[in-house]
Amino acid sequence: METSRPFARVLEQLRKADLRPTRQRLALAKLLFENGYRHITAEALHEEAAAADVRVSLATVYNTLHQFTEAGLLREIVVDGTRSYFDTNTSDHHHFFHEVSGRLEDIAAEQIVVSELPPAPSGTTVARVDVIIRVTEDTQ
Amino acid sequence: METSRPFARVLEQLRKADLRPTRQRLALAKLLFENGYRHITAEALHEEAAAADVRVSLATVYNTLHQFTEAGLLREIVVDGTRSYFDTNTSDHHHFFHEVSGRLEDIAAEQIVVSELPPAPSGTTVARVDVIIRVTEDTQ
DNA sequence: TGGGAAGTTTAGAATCATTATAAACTTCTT
DNA sequence: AAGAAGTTTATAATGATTCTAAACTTCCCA
Repeated sequence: METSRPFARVLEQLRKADLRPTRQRLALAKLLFENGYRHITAEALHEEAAAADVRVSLATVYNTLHQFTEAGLLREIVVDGTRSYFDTNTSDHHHFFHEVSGRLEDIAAEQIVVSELPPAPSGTTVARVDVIIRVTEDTQ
Repeated sequence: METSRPFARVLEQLRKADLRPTRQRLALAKLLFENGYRHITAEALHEEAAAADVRVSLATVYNTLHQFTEAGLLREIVVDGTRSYFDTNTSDHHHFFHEVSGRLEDIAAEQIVVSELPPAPSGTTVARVDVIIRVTEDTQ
């Protein structure tokens, strides 16, 4: 686990990405990376910030989530037309998506074997392979 | 190919789903199913209808796409936060998603082998497994 | 060390896909 | 042929996200 000094990593990544370590970015990074992996929406992070007395506008939350995604600190997941999720786990892995609750759950890369991928269409390069297992809560 | 009489199927499915075969539904079905598989957005289908002199409101296009999806005539694909695609190919298969152009391309089920799926979280049932290979156009 | 350039944040407006509303219209059944 | 049920539609509403432009910070170097 390299979570021991979460900020060292964040600071370094911000530097790499030419993003100034502002109060807002650092506070959001703290919320995002301090406690294990999570899947969070912009709105939810904004509320969490408010609850933690961090004053940040929703626009900044959106900007920051996108900048962190570009910098490789987050991964954006689209499974549901109504909102985007941001995953703090950027390593290779997949997801269960609970269609009723809207919850996402990680699946470690080793738990799914995708073999025999077809070649990428000519003139293109594979950016990512997403496997989403959509599950529904059993009625009973 | 069972495309020889596309309407027999549509009519039957509409009947099964308790949907009246209205002028609008039939016209949209014709546009959707008459020429091989396609991936289309509501907006695009609405424009196509207009171009074909079929008068349908956008609200009806949305309603119809959702009803057809429930009836199993279409499959909804979410790969991009900004719009939903509807796929006229409802058989088991996967997709390439061209991130730049927003285009979707089918991958036959046999071309990808997903083995060793983890068990669905308890209390849930797998509704579908989506594999999306995101590709980017090579710059060059 | 101070001042300006560059980068950042923000409130609020704008956008855009989608959904809701409720009145007018069709279709079905008898 | 008539009423009930189902549909369509224009229009308004919603909600997530992005834009704008002004105020604010941070950085840099003379």
